[in-house]
Amino acid sequence: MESLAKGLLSHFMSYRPQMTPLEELRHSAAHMLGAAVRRLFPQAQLDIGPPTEQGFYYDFDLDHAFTAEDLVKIEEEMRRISKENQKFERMECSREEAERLIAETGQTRYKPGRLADIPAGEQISFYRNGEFLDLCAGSHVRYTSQVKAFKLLHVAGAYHRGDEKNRQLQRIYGTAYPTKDELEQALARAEEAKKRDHRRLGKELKLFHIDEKVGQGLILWTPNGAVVRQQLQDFISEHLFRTGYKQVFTPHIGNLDLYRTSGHFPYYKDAQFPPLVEREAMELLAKEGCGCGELTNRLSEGTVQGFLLKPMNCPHHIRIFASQPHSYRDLPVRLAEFGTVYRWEQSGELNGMTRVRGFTQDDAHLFCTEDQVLGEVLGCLELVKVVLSTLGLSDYRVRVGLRDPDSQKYTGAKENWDKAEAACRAAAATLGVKFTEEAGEAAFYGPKIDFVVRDVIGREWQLGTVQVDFNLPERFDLSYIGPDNRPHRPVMIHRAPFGSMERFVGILIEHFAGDFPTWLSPEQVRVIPLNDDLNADADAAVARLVAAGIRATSDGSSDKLGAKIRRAELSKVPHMLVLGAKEKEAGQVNVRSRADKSFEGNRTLEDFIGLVSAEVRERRLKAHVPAAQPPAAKG
RNA sequence: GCCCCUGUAGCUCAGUCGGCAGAGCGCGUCCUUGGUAAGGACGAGGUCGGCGGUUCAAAUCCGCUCGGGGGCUCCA
Repeated sequence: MESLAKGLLSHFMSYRPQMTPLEELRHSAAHMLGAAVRRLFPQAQLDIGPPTEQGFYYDFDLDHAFTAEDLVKIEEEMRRISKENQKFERMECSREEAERLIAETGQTRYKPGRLADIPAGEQISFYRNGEFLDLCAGSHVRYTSQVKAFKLLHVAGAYHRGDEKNRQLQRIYGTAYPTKDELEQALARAEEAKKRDHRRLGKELKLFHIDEKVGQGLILWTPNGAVVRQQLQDFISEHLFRTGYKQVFTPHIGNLDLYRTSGHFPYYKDAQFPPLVEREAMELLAKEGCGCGELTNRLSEGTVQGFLLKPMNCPHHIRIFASQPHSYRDLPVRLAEFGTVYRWEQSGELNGMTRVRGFTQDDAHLFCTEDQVLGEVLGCLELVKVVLSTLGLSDYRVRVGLRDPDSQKYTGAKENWDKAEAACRAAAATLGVKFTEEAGEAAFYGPKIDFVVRDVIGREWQLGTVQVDFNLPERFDLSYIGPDNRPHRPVMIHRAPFGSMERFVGILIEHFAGDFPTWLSPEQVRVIPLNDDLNADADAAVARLVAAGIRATSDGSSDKLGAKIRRAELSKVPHMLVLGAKEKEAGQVNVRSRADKSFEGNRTLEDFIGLVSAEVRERRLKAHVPAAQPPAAKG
């Protein structure tokens, strides 16, 4: 169903008749790419070549794998085509003529299918530039010479029609802009983006480590990164305490039956680490000579017992709720945990901290009455807002995921869904930010509200999420005693304002370019003695800072001041205190500050401690957080 | 999982035609004791991701495998 939607999307991308001027330019570049490849590799079978938000691509089927040198040659050929100043000409024709033209050009592997996508009655058209003829609804620029500022970027695999059951094609990506300047700026922006890649900064600033001996997609939080994470957790915990949450701890595994009840096993089997089978069962199976297939069957049937690394925290929290009877007077019950979960992500999907196999959700489950749903959802949204605004993540959109009216996949009564969707819609409306309602985006167990944050490089990430759930309370037969002295079914709300600590910190690293606000900085203050004679004084200053709860170190190396300053700058320490003979004499320190220039100058250590303590207490963002720069994709 | 690219010191990277393993940063020792982004000298540090093959000889060529990257697919 997903691929059907994507198929339709690509249909619109290639046949939508009216494009923006920038899209026209890029789409024309794609045709020139197709033409260049046909010149150099006449046997290439072409699929489609649409413009994208960042540039354009064209998909080719060819036995020879494109090399980096090929890309250079293809780009040269495109420049030649640009110089040839070919006219883009539109030709309209009947379906029969189209079939004939496709056969004539020899593009019989994919183009007939693309032709068949065009609904009966719709005008069929080709575009010609030079010798190159391509089935295409347009539109295009008038001459190839208008496409001057372009660059081919890389080649990647892509399944025909986005379906992994289909043949994999070679997709050549490129980008194009109206002017050379704009192209160069875009390429420079991409270079800048690389510099703030969290994988690179994570290494440079020693924030985290992924060790191949430990395993793919498993994050080792090194001391610096652990500080950032701990500060974020403390920040959330403060809010949870104030808003009536109770903290719980649960183990990393649970009985398979728990997940059979929840419906997650074996339904999501492929996305989980394999189960841990009980020793006796395993030995028995081995004695019987039972193969893997049979083991899998028995695990699914429930005739073999075992445990599962938890892929989510809900069942554990549910069992905590169910461990005691509840009166309606107790509700809502709000259980929170920084709960670590494990999911078997496909190896090709893993990426630094943003896509991993073990991660910690800042999770909570709220158990409430139907009447409390709106209020509780509002509370959750408020928390997400506080989180985003405290961290300066101001560029986000809100997506309300609703049922797909035509689908049968949803569980729960219609009245419940109506109520929950109304609650989500009403809650989102109070946010004061734009939100979109998207049918079919609901989870199978209930509607949800997602916060999609756009990072400094313009990519979108789903972070905070609030989900209303009727399904699990039903499956686990949860109840509370209502005022009528009869059992009632509670509603569950799942929410995670950060999403996961790993992904959130990864995105924060890029958002701040490693330049964390002081409250999150692994090291907040570096004391720099001017010479060895002052090392002891520097250590004494550090002791006073640490006693005041400030993360500080001193640099007692035998380098010159400039080198020490440079080292502190590169480590992105927000405040530096230079201690020389003059300062010692005056009983002061000289403040050099990346974080807050108003701190700079000579002041006593007490003054400075007061300033930094306030900065940290208020979780102030530094003044020079780089403003979000969405890519200049709009024409 | 699939396609393509890639793997040399803690980090960033050079290594030509197959012929003794290199640089900068970092680290250690010593000299230097200074005023806001790099003072100097010496030194330690390597199973060239792993396994196998071709060869008189492999970081270099081939196969397999593990990890990383760019995409596709996926993401309860």
